[in-house]
Amino acid sequence: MERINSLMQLLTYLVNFSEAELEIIASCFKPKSFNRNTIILEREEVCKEFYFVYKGCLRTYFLDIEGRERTRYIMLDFNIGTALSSFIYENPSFEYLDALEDTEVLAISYSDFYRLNKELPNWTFFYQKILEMAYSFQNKRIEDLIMLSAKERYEQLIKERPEFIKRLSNKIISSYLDIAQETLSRLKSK
Amino acid sequence: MERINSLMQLLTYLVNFSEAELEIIASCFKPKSFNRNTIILEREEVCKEFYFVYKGCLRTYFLDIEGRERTRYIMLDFNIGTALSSFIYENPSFEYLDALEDTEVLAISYSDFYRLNKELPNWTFFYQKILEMAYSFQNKRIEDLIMLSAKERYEQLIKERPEFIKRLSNKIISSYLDIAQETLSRLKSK
DNA sequence: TTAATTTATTGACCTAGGTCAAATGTCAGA
DNA sequence: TCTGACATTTGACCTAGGTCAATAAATTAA
Repeated sequence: MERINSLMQLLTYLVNFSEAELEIIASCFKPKSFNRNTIILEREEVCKEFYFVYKGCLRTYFLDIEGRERTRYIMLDFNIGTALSSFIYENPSFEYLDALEDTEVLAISYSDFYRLNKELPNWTFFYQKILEMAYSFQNKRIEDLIMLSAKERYEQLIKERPEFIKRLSNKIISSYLDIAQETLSRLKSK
Repeated sequence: MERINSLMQLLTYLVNFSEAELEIIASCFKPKSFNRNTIILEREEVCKEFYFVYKGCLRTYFLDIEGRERTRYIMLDFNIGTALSSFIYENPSFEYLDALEDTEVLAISYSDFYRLNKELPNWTFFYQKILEMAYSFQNKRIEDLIMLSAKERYEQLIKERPEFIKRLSNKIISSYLDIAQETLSRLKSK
């Protein structure tokens, strides 16, 4: 109950849903739990769920040609998301989705998500907001990669996402910032 | 007339609009022309239009701290787009929009665009597609920046966008690929 | 056509940050 | 509590690609 209320709060923050709409939406989300270090979506699998993270941490990442992890997106508590590229197009996923901590979520299936998209105009506007935010996020990411040094990216993260630094390992942080782990370690010691 | 037909063709390719809907949409798009090397949107201006490029080339770019141009997105003929971040949120734009060639477009205003978004469900789905494509594009961009060398990015562009290489100057291509102009010149001569 | 401006090429040099390897620290499971 | 698997730190070294500068070539304007 607690979980679903948090989600409803997030939803109404984004779109002005009616009570009736919220009820329909709530009925689509199912609680799930994942243990720390569990892979939720493998490469080449099609991503069939969209998540509200109530507690814990989900993250998407892909592997480069040498097999190193490259973190794309991190969802801490009260965030929503999924392996979006795969989810949108029902494509085999290039990226993995995993739980970095013991994590409790609410999940909506692809079919429910797109049924709501057709039947519930406000859900369509909700999805529109999600996409707009996802786009802006990627846009910012590109600007940072292109314009900031490793050190500047790290310092920006400290300012803008101090909770990431606290909760995540160097390994994850460095792969998120596109810095070698050794370089991050050196940056921290200065 | 030719122009509007091309646009209608593109629209129906993306969403199954009815004749009546297409008529409403068509009435929102106004023809415009830009001379080569004209800035259409300055930094800090709010982007108030969305474009269908019928002929020519539009491009968005921003300036890094040293004042060098960094090209974000290039629209050749029969493409659609705008300075999306600013357009979406009505924010002062971080990026410029300019015409790299003499360019003919059809433009829809922000107010018409969002009126259609409210009144015409199929337009909402069209906008959804746009956002999904924009997201995927950025996603791919990030993967390329992170995983490919300068040479590999250039070779990929030759394969996937040979028309870019033909029509655009080294200066534009290099800023699009995030490579120094000198480096691109060296890559080409090998 | 010519001058002026912009763009492209080439060489010499430099550096941020990557790579490799060894030592040390940390923590989950038995 | 111990052990094996990871994570982190540190040093030594390397390199892709950037920077700076000087021509050369191509466009543009007049």
